[in-house]
Amino acid sequence: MDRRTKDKDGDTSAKERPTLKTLAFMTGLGVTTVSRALKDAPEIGAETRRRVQLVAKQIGYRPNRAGVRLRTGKTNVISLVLNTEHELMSFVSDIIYGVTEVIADTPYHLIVTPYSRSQDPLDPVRYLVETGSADGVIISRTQPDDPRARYMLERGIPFATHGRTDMGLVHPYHDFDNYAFAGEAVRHLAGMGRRRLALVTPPVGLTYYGHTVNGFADALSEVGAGEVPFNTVSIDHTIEQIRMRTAQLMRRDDRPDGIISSAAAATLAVVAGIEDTGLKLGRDVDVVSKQSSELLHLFRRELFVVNENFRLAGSELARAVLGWIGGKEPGSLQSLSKPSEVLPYRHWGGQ
Amino acid sequence: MDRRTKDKDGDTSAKERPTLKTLAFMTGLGVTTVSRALKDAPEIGAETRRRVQLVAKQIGYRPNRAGVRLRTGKTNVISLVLNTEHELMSFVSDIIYGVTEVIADTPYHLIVTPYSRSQDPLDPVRYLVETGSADGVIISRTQPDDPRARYMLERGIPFATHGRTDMGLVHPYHDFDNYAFAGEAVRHLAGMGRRRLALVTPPVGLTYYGHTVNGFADALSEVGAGEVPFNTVSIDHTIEQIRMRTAQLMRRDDRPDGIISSAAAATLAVVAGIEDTGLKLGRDVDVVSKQSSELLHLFRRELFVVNENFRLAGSELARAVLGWIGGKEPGSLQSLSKPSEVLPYRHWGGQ
DNA sequence: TCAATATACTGAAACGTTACAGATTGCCAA
DNA sequence: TTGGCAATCTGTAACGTTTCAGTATATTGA
Repeated sequence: MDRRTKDKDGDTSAKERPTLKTLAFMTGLGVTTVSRALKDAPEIGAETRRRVQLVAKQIGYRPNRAGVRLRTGKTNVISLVLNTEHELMSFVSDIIYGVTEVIADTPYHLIVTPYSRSQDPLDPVRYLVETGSADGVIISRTQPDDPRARYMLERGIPFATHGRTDMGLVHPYHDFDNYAFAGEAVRHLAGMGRRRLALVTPPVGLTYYGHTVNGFADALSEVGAGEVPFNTVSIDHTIEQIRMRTAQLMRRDDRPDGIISSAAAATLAVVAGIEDTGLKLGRDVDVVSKQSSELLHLFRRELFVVNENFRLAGSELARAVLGWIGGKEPGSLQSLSKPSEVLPYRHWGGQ
Repeated sequence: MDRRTKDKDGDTSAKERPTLKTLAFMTGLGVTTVSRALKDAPEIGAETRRRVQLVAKQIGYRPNRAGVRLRTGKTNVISLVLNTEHELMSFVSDIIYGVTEVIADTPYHLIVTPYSRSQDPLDPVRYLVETGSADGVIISRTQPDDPRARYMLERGIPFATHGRTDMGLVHPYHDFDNYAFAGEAVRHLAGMGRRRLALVTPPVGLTYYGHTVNGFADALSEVGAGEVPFNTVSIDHTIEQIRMRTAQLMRRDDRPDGIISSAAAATLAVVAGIEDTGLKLGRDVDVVSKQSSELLHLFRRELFVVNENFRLAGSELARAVLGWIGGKEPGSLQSLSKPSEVLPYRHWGGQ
C-alpha cells in the first residue's frame, strides 16, 4: 500500500488542508466537540475549548467555506451590484476599496455582480437571491420606488442601497446629502453675484436627482436667483453630448452665469463646452462641481468644488449590510453624509 | 403531520430550490443519471438526456455551488487581486468590467481580493491558494521576478498577470507595449523639434518600468535627443508631489522641452507643475501622455495622448485564466496590446 | 441511597454534488 | 443455449460542516 495514502483520521502526509477531522484526531476529541469548541459553544469545558483553539491556531485551521455553506446556507459573501455602463469610474474603485476595508477582518468575500444597459436592473438581484449566492447585497443607482429594494425586502435578504428610496419602507442606506450640496452651490454662486443658474443633473429617475433638483430650486428662491433650464443632459450622458449641449446653452441670449455640476467628468465637458463658445470661466460664468477625487482644481483653478467621499460610502454600506446580517435593526443602519463647504482654488504642496 | 412538510423526494411546497433529487423524482430517474445527463455524459441515452435537460430548464434548475465545490473542489471563482493604494481609478473600474464581460456567460463569479501597502503582496495570493478560494487569479503590478507568479506556478494554480515577468517561466499575461509607447512618444516629440526630454516613469520595480525606460532610452539615441533625468517621481507618487517636483524640474536651466507621462492623473499634476512656473504647454514644452479614458484633451487641448484600453486588458486576462483552467497551454495565452499612434487634439461632437 | 439533573462529550444524519462500483437488459457470436 | 459485451441506468459513499439526539460521568437534593 502506498505509504502516503491518507489515513482515515488525521494526515500522514501533512500536505492536505486541515479539517475538523484532523483537529479531532489531533486532540483526541470528536468532530462535534471540536466544531463547538471553535465557536465557543457553552457546553464545552473551558480547558477543552482552549486546547482545541490552540491546536487550531497552530496548524492554521480554516473552516472550509463550501462545507459551511452547504450545511448552513451561509455564503459569507457580500455582492456589489454594478451597472457596467453608467457607474462613475471613481465610484467603482473607491466604493470597492471602502467595502473591502470593512470586510477585511471578517470572513466575508466581495463579489462583483455586473449588469448592463440591455438588462433589467432587477435581473442580477434576482439571480443572487434565487441562487442564494450572497448573504448581503449592495446596490447603487437607487430609485425612489426601487423594485430591487422591494424585492429584497420581500425575500428577506439583507441589503443596503447607495442613495435613499421613497417607498415608505425601511432599509439600510448610505447617501450623500445632495439637497444640501445643490443648496450650498447655489448660495455660493449667488454670493458671488451670479443670478442665472443652470444645473447639470444626476440621471433622471434616480432618487438623488430629485434631491438635487429640489435643493437647487429651494435655494434659488431663497436667494432670489433664477434658473436657466438645462434638461437636455444629465451626468449619464457622454462627454461629447454634454460638451455640445453646454456650448449650445452658452450661446443662448439668456445663458447662465453660474453652473452647478453633479459629477466631475461632466464638469470637464461643461468647461470644454463653455470654452468652445469663447467664454471664460471665472469671468463670464462660474462653476461649482461635485468631485470624488482632488482633480478638478488641476483642471481649471477657477472651479469650485464640493467633495463626495465614495470610499466612505463603501465602508458605510458594508457596515450597514453586515449590521443587518448580524441582526441589527435596518432602521438604525442609515447614514447621510453632509457635503463639505464649497472649496475654492488653493495651491497644494508648494512652499 | 404538517401538510407542508418536505417529502423525502421531490417538493410538495414547490417553494424550495430544485436540486438533483427534485429532478430525479420528476423524471423518475436516479440522481446519478440526472447528474450525468445534465453534463452530456456518453453513457446516457439520447432521449433521456434530452428529457432531463428539458425538465431542468423548465423548472430552472441551477446546480448548487456549495455542493459542487465541496465535492469537486471547483469554486467557479476568479479572483482579481488589487492594491488598494496604488491602482489607478480607471484601471480598477475598467478591468473589472472587462473581466465581468468575459465571465458573464460562464458559471464564474468574480471576487475582489484587496491588499494594502502594509502587506506583502504575496499575502492575498497565499490566502487564495491555501484556502482554495479561487480556480484562477488575476494579478497586476507585475514585477520582473514576481514572487506571486512563482508561487502560483509552483502550486499549480492558473493565473494571469497584467504585465509581463522576466523569470524565464511561462505563464499567461496581457500587457500593453510600453516600450513602443515610450518610443512613439519620443519620436513624436522629436518630430516637433523637441530635444531635451523627461520621462514620468511607472513605479520603479514593476516590469513595465523597465520597458518604458528602455523604449525611452532607445528612441532617444535613435533620434539623437537627450534625456533630462526626472527620477524623483513616478506615477505612484501623489498629485502634490508630482506637481511640486515638476515645478522644480521646470525651473532648472536645463529644463526639458518635452515630457512623457505614463498615466493621465500624473499628467494633470505635471501640467499644473509646468504652469506653476509660468511656462506654457505647447510653447515652452510639449507633453505626451498615456490615458485610459478620453479626458486629457478636455484638460488641455495641447496635450498629446496615447490610449491604453484597460477594459480590453480585463477581457484578455479573464480569457487567459479561463483558457488555462480549461486546459490550454499557458504559453498560448499571452497577448500584447500595441499603442495607438500619438493623437493630437481634435474637436469632438461639434457639427 | 437513589433518582434527578447538570456537565461534557459523541455518533449519525444531512446539506447537494460527483465518482465508484456495480446491476440490469438486450443482442450477438459461437 | 450460453457466454460475452455494450448500452443504460442505479445505489452508496464521500467532500467538511453543523445539528439532533443522544451517552457517560459527576453532582446534587431528599
